[in-house]
Amino acid sequence: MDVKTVCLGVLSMGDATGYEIRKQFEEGPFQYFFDASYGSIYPALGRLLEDGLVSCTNQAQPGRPTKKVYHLTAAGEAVLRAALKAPPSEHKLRSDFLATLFFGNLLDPALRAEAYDAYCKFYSDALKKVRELEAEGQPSGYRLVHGFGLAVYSAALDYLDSHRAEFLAEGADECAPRQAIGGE
Amino acid sequence: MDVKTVCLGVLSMGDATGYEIRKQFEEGPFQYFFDASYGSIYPALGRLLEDGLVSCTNQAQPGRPTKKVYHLTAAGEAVLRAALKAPPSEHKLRSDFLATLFFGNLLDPALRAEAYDAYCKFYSDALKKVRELEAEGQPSGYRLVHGFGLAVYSAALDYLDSHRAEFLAEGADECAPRQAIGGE
DNA sequence: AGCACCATGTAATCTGTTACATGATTGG
DNA sequence: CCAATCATGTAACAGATTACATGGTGCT
Repeated sequence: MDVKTVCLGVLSMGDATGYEIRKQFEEGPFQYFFDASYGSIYPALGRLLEDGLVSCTNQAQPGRPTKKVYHLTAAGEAVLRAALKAPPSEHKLRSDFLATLFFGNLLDPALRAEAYDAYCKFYSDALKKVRELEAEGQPSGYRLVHGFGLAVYSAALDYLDSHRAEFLAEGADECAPRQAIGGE
Repeated sequence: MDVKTVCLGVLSMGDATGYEIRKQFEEGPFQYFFDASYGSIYPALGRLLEDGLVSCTNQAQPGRPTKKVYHLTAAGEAVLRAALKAPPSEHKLRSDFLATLFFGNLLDPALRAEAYDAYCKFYSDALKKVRELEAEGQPSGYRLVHGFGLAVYSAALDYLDSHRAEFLAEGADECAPRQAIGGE
């Protein structure tokens, strides 16, 4: 699902500016499963406007740059609903934390502990941000994703908390003896 | 962490061909946190070879294309260890499943159920693949990531199993009344 | 003073995917 | 006989990030 479609999705929950959409990706419920920077949000909104899928109202503010508040049109809503009908398939996690820990035996214990604690902190920060979200009164999908996120992040943090000592106990290794990976 | 670095990582566990590296990303323990296609693996290996971080042995096979078995050099191991020292920071999930479910109220119940079940299947397939992996006797990082994956996937699946009825109970909504998102 | 926040946008760049190109072997 | 697996590689393309460009307000 590309940035354009997700922007339509955000706008289906209410009017917003590019800046506010970005905040949804950072702090709102989208932080679980999506991210995009201004460099892709603004061009996406421009394109959606061209295609008539959103409309735009300039809202002047004293002493601040003029806001461009975007609004989902009927055509935009139709396109969003159509996009949602496609059977979802992508689900990709890419984590430097896990990669680093995976090769943790190549790291000396101090750095290994640092990486471990950074990962724990990542999850506890994420949990905190997510707990600040209010799901009550939101649509069923919001509540589902919110609860799901809480469950998954909690499980992750629990696992990390309870395996810290075990993981950090060993000293630094050399690489494995170089034998073929494929061949059993 | 880019493809080149992760390839070095794979090779730190044993010699491998490009094809075998890809299999590690698909079925091996890397499936948790990394993926890359041939289109990026082969050029990465070429580049690593140029830079002297890996060496390569051609292994002829009767009736099959000649294998290129790559091997981590001392220089490559040094580069890998150095890369691992950088404090990890990236951790990104991008999921069409969660996005689709998030906007589930815009979908009619049949399609919503379909998307839900597809996501459950995704996790149960992932769990199955992961259970086939043998972590015993592997380095501590491998065991950690393996256990972590099992814990997280199980938690995800449990949550989905226990919230199915609740999520699917409601009919299809219209979009929310379009009020500003940012403004309280 | 200086930093964080509000607010928009563009251009250069990077990184990676998909599709293409090729072709033998093995198992159902 | 057909599909999957083994095996390598390139070129066109897509998608997104980073850095740049600009500038006022409000807090410490």
